[in-house]
Amino acid sequence: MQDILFNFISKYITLTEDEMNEIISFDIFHSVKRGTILLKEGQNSQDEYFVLKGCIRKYYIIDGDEKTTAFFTEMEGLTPHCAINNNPSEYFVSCLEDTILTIANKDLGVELFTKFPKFEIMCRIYSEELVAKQQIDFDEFKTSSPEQRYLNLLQKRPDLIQRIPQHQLASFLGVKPQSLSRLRARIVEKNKG
Amino acid sequence: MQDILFNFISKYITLTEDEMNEIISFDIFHSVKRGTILLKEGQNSQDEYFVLKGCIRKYYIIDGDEKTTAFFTEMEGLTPHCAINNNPSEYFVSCLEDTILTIANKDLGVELFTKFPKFEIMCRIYSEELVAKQQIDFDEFKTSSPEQRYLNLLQKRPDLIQRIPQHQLASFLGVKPQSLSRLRARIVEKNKG
DNA sequence: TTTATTTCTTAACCTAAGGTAACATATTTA
DNA sequence: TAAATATGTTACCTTAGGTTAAGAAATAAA
Repeated sequence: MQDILFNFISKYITLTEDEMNEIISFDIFHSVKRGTILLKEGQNSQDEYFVLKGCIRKYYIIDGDEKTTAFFTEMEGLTPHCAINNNPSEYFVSCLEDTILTIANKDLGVELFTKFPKFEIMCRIYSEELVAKQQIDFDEFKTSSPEQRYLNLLQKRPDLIQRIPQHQLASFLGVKPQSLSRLRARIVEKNKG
Repeated sequence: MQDILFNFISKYITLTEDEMNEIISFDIFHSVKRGTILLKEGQNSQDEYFVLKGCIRKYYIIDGDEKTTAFFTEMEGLTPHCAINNNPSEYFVSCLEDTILTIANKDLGVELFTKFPKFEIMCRIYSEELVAKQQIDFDEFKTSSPEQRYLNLLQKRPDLIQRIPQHQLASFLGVKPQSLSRLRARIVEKNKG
């Protein structure tokens, strides 16, 4: 399982055997049951998550109902906003599936960056890539209709459509569950005619 | 004008007089006329922009018309996706106003990171902040209606509504120019009644 | 298994955004 | 200045998402 993490890291930097062992010794690997809430609204956690297997979701509770805005699956990381700016979290994070992930906090980060400066380089490059990727995702969202967004997701992340409940997918796509249902029916209808 | 940059940098790291002078010597400061196109679709530029004064915008041309998805004003930076992944750019970047900005490419970045390792730290922290901020922005967009988005922008960035043409604001808010016009009229009507 | 609970779909009605077009202003530019 | 272009508003009609509510299907719990 740790291999997944090291395989990911190897895309950015090269680690020695010793360095890998040191990382393993930090006890950052966790196995979490489906439904577990990792972060609650109002909490002030310093934890960052990196998913090795499974899926976690980020959601808000607005006027009493859940608005899911993001999913993080294999090889995707989430650094909650509250861990950056030290304010209480505005959202929840929970496990959609039984999930294996790493949980690291800022202290550990500082320790790693001091001990292994190349970690600093990796995190900079990864973050820069992420900034650019997120901007593209946001642009795509802005410039397309809900139906296009759904079709786009079907192309790029067919797995998400399989593994995620429709009503959570709906708010992820920026519509109500009923609209997603209708929109899907419309697409089927088009493909028939 | 360079003070604006150094003031920004000082939020992350402390520079000596010598280091500042070295940075100035790199000739990264540019004054650009309104309307200038910095990056075109299909181009494969390595340049990154950081706005000191003025405003640049990012836009796509889809089915013949412009879709503006982002603006960058004072103290905001744009690293085009193409500079990260080395593919041709999918979008344009142009100056909305006469603008003063820094233009740096990857080679310069590598040189800076080697010479001043603390630059690496600054860029990592800044990128991580940006990732978190962008996610919040995207979440807000997903969970609100066009009208709410407009009112939200009016609160958080009233300057943008003043300095940016309506039809560009419209696509930034994810609607057509006519819809923004109508939506604004609706708000005025509500405040009257 | 039976009962709850959650999830998904469908339908009717309402509201707001998209599409097209006309018109009114600005703002360029010749 | 006059002509051309770009920008903003309004109106009409169409399309699609929001709302409410009912019911079906799947899942979890008793």
